[in-house]
Amino acid sequence: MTAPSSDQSPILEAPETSRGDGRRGRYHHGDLAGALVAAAREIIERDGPANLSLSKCCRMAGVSTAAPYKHFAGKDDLLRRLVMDGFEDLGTRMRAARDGCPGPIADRITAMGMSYIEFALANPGMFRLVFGMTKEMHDPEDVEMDACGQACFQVLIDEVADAVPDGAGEAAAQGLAVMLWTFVHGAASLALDGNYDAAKKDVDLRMMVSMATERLLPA
Amino acid sequence: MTAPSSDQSPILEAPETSRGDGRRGRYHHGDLAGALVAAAREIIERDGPANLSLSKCCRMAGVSTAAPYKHFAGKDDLLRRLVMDGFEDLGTRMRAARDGCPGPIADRITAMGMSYIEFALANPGMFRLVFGMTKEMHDPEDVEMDACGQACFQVLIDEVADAVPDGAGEAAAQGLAVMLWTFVHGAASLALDGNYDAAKKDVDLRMMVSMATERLLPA
DNA sequence: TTGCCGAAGTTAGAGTCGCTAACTTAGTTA
DNA sequence: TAACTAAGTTAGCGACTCTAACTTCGGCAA
Repeated sequence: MTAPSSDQSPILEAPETSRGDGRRGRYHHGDLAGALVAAAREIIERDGPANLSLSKCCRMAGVSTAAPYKHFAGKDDLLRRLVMDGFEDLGTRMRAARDGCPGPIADRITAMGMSYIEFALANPGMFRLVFGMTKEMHDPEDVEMDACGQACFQVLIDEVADAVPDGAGEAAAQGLAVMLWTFVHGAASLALDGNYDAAKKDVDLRMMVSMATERLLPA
Repeated sequence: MTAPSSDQSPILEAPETSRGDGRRGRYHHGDLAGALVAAAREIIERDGPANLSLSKCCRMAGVSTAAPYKHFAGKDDLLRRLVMDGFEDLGTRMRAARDGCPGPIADRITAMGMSYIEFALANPGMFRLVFGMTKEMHDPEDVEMDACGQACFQVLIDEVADAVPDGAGEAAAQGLAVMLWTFVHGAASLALDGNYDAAKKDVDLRMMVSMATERLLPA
């Protein structure tokens, strides 16, 4: 019920013209598609995905409400772009966590899990958009989007596969990876939606994730 | 991008009058609040929470778009009612699973976890509404709603507490319960949003939940 | 240099939505 | 039976998505 903040001020207006004459408010924007995506991300984080409107993005970019249709098929198409960006950001974050943790593999998996949760807490709007609206609004035949998600999760899957004894087989490694992913995703969702708080549970996320990794990984 | 189905036909019209004269389309509905909630649940499951509109509910109930405001403060207030109903349904389902499973405690916890997941899969719109829009749209000071959620989760927490050795202390039991809840919630979310499929992972939910219960519970 | 073409903007407007104000209906109660 | 009031109504505002038709302007060929 928190009222979305006003966004009348066009803070993402057209950049300087390439001609360098410094004229603002000119007819052609230059990078409207990028400006709309940036505006949408800002609104999503500030007001939540449900309060995103194309009109707000237009106001922020300083263009008319018909302009986006030269770059996107519609609102859902812009959202789709955001979801794919979100998957990519999450994947990047997990790879960085993996590469930044040279220790034992269990620690590395914990670090990756924490980076997943930290992404959710740092970009709540984006996380909710990516995981809440994916199936609801997007075409189930959208293979490009599916590939985006798969590429993201594969980072975790691959790492866990390395932690499983060779003898256990690929299926076991995959099963384990899915379990760890499941746990981490649950933690991110519940923390984000405030359900731990609502249930009056004081949760130390890092400790919980490392415990889960430890117990779920084969000894 | 799946177009919401049309809902012009008022299938939830006013019931027969108490006077028994069988007159339809009469001025007073009888149970408009109930009819609106029922219509909203139907739309949420059919078109998803994002495509719910008060207008659609009104058309289904056969009343004008101004009528709901005699019963609800607004759309968010109706949504709030739905969220609380959802928590209650989920709690009921978990209690039923618990009571219907007289076996060892690990089996009982698995059964409760599965009932959580089954609720999500059977009522995807409701699950997404309850867990996706809770914090985003509802007043953080809404203690009544928080109590609703807590009452729901407490069913699982209590059961897990019984599974923990007495010596371990309450904190350990709570921590364990939260971990199981986290896992089950993650499984429900990922299964619901189709992310297991998108990641090309063939997941046997029941087996995964029982494995997680087994490994997370102290031996 | 000029003139044309097409990409990227514009305005105008239809249809939906949430919500409010003012009015009407009809059930209950004095 | 008359009056009160809860529960409906119509009318209309402002925001929203999206389309149609028009305008602007950058780049390319003659």
